[in-house]
Amino acid sequence: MSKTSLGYQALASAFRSKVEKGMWPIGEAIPSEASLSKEYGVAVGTIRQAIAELVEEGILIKRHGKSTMVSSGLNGQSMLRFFRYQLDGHEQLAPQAKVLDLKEILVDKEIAKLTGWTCKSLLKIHRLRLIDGRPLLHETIYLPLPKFKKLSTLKLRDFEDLFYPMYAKSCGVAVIKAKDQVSFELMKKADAKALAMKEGHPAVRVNRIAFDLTGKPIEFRSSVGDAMAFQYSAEVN
Amino acid sequence: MSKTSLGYQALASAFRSKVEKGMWPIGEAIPSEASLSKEYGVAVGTIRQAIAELVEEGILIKRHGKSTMVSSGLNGQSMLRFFRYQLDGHEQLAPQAKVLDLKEILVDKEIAKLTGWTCKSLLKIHRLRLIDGRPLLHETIYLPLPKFKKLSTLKLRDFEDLFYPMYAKSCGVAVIKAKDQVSFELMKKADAKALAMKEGHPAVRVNRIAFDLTGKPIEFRSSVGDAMAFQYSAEVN
DNA sequence: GAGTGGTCTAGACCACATC
DNA sequence: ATGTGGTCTAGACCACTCA
Repeated sequence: MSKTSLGYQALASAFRSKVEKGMWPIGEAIPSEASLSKEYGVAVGTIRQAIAELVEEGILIKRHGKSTMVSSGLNGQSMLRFFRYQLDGHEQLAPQAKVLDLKEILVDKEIAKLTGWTCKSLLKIHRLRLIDGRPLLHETIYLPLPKFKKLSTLKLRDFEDLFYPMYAKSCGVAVIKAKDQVSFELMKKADAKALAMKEGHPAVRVNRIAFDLTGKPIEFRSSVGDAMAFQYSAEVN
Repeated sequence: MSKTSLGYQALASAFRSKVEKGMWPIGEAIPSEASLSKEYGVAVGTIRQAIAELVEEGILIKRHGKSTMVSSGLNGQSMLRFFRYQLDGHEQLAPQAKVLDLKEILVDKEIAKLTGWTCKSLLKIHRLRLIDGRPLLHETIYLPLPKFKKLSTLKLRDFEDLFYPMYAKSCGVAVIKAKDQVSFELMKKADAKALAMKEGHPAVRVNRIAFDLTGKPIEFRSSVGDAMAFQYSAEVN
């Protein structure tokens, strides 16, 4: 192997690379610290330090007593958590989602710029997110092809409520990070129609770029909802 | 001292306590890892692990080659960063702030609930934040008394543009964390007047609770601005 | 009980900041 | 040159999970 004494940062890169190349598959256990220590000819402490870095990045997950595994990503980080809407006194039903439309399009210049995608075509999905059967968010989702080819063959009603776990299962893509950009606007005709609201009503738009384990952008999503029902919380450190 | 072998978590608590009690003052160096190792009768590695925890919490700051020091807090985490306002082609001037009013009030029930404060009176400050001399944000700031007594004696024009460093200097309080809550509303009369806008114009409100080194809330701040110029970015992990 | 990660030790040597 | 934190070692023992 001719490993010539790696530092923990070089080890971390090596491990990152294992994950990117699929040698350590998503959702599965990696070798134990002891065996990695032997394989790379370094002390366990050094292996631990390298692993700690990937844990920090959300790539690996550790659980005491069980082996360390490759993250299968965020799940229900639902954008609905931003909205304070709820019926008076009612128990709140589980959020639902309804795919309205799905088509392949040529790559959009704006989106290519934002995401750095170099593919020729995208999958464009319109959907509605609802609580208690009431539409709250109108979303447009863009996915690069051919990576997400499998989704383009699905029927509208076969899409699951949560997309990220579906990406992992169907396309082997784990979302572990996203960047949100929140802004305010007056509701456009199409959004108003989908949400059964008036055009020009105060609206909030959340543009999100989602990233996979390797830090590559793999989804662009734009969501619109009623600004008056919006509430966002964040920590400043 | 009869220290009976502390784990790193117990050590971390001990160190936190040193900071809270002012035995390790804000902005000053703490003892070296080697000397702490001797003092507590544990290995250096254990000390390092304890310190790492406080660094993670933003209480301590490490810099290679120099000693570890107690954080003196956030500085220009200006709320103005949320606003995309800028003049066409102009260089952007430094943000300014102008204190409009300052008075002592009896504790407000709502605020006491949000912050958990048990004091009798508060310092209430109105101020305006500007860029290029143009008002962008109207802020109302509440501070518990008597902790911030010193500020109540200042003249309006003696307040600095950035409050957090001023809290540290004048009152020995370091802000290291804050929670923001963003929502939209229609602009109220008082806010509209201060910002030279129309009542009922779309507005964004950011409510912030700021915390000191010990995790106690030490400021409540409510800021209002033009929703159309608002843009918020956040990472989801 | 076997295997995993978590804590801790006592030391060596390196890299950075300062005088 | 001195003192600080950063990296690494080789081992011991503890705590958790699961068969």
